[in-house]
Amino acid sequence: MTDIHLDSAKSRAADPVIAQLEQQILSGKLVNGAPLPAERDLMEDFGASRTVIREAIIALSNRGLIESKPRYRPIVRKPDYETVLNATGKIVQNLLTETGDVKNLYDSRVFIERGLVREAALTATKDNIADLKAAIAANEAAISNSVAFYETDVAFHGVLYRIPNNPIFPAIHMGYTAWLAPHWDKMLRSPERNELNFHAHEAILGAIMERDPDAAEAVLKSHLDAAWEHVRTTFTS
Amino acid sequence: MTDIHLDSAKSRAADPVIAQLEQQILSGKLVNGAPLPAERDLMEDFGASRTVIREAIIALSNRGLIESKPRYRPIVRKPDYETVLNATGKIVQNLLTETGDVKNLYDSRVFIERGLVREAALTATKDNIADLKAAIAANEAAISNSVAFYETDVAFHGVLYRIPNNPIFPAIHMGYTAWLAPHWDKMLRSPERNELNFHAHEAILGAIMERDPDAAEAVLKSHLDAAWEHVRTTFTS
DNA sequence: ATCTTAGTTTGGTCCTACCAAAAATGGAGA
DNA sequence: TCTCCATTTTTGGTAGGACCAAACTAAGAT
Repeated sequence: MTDIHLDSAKSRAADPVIAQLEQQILSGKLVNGAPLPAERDLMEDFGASRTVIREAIIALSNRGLIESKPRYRPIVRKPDYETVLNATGKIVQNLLTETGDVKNLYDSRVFIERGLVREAALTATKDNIADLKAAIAANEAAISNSVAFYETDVAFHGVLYRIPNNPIFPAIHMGYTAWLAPHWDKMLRSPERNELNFHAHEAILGAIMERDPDAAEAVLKSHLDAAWEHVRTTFTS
Repeated sequence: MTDIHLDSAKSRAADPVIAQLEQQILSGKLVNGAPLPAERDLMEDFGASRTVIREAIIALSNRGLIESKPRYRPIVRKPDYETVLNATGKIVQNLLTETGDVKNLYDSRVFIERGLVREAALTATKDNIADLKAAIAANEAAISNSVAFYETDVAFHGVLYRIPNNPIFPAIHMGYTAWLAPHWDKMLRSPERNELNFHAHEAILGAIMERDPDAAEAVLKSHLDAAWEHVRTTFTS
């Protein structure tokens, strides 16, 4: 539904062009990574003016199907989850104007990760556990360096998103990281806080290893709630 | 990160225009719902050619900040979650070319809803329960009409997404509905299946009312797994 | 084979022009 | 005074041409 209304939408010369290019990209007729044909060639192919071709390229570019750097030949991109996230990013940013919106986004993250740690507690493999341990070790090693710690912190949570073996989740994680980061980096960091988070991660892993989803969820939740509280007080003070 | 590279991206006349219009929309200087100034006025305001103005409008339109129907004046849209979902829709569609992708998306839906029913079992209010009951009643009333039942089915799950009181979730629900629908409507429907689903919904509600998150999750999961299995067999047969 | 350089392609931007549909206008009729 | 219809004006959509500077190519020099 929605958008395939042929009724009200009479014309728009660029639409057929967009559709066909889109199809050619997805079908592989336009090879991924290869440059798009020159605009002047496309206008001959489609029998359209350069204006129209150009409009189509812009649209496809905004959808992530074409990567167009300023003065270079546009490059065909068969989209993956990351591409989509990237293209979606600018759109989502517009939503995060009020702190309420950021809170909603953060809450959804907490919701997701609660599910993730439950899942982890139930199904984590030896490899998953090993990954988590490695990530936590990296946490510990970076406690004294807040910038580095942030990286390892993100990485730890990233491991959680990879456990379900569904590429959508890592993409979501990238989204959260990128979208929340701007509202995050005002947060005060300190070795003390880093150590706190490190221990929280340890506790989460512990619950996962004991195959206790309720405990894992509880620890994760209090961990993330504390983080938010920290940010919130930073905002309002 | 990503995209604010001032390094490689030399110029692009439309970018400042996009940025300023974006800011004016978000700040409310350009009133939500009001028509955008005429292109010829904008080119005077920004001292840019119509080409550039037009490019900016297209870009903003693709981002959902402007709603431009074919021959009408573009309308300013201060984006809400729904707008974002709409704008994201076309992008996401490109990912769902293979059934594996659809499966991934569906799995993520199951993941989310498992969390939702747990949440419901723990925190659902009287009103939530009432909404669920009403939705289920609508299910029952529509059992004989598969088209109508589908609507009420979606509506039932929609109630779950509203329980956390976070506008992001209903938006996600809309996304799932819209994105999965095309791959869904090939599914065979029948009053028998409708009745099955109706009973599953009843069971979910039952578990929620008994405040038993594990049971609620289990019932929900088997409900959705069965639905997928049904679709899958339809595909491969 | 590598570097330099002259020539060609190509995207970015501006401009002019025209059309058809929308919106604004204004007047006729109730 | 209000409604409705016809006319004018505005406005978005598309076409085509022109020019520039940067990117690309190919030929020639080292």
